[in-house]
Amino acid sequence: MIDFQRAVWRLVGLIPRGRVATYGQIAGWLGFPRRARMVGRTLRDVPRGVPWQRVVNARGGISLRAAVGSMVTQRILLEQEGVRLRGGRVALRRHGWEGPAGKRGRRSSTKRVQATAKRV
DNA sequence: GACTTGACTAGAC
DNA sequence: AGTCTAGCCAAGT
Repeated sequence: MIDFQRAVWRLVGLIPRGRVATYGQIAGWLGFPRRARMVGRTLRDVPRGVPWQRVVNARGGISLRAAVGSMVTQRILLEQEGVRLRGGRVALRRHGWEGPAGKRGRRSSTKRVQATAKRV
């Protein structure tokens, strides 16, 4: 899809402060369950203003290569928002976003997050 | 146009 | 719990 890129940016922009989403979740919510890599690639050219730091891998870890040095940046940004990283990863059970569907009602459950990001 | 390279992941050992 | 493998697919060589 041509708008995949913009869709990703828009969705990432909806992630609430203090929460995080995984690459796989974002891809899935957009209707492309197996394009987690594309999400990451898209975030590489993310526009200013989009909270890219709220996107982490399935284990709640930061996937940036050390070469970029942004790995540290992402951690700092997240901690400034109140998202702590224990052992290099975020506790998705607690900070994982329920997804855009959460805006329309569903509460109380982070099982959706668990589904994509097991072993928390 | 073939081949490599990832801001990924689920599943199999 | 650590590694490997197979899908994934846009970009860069």
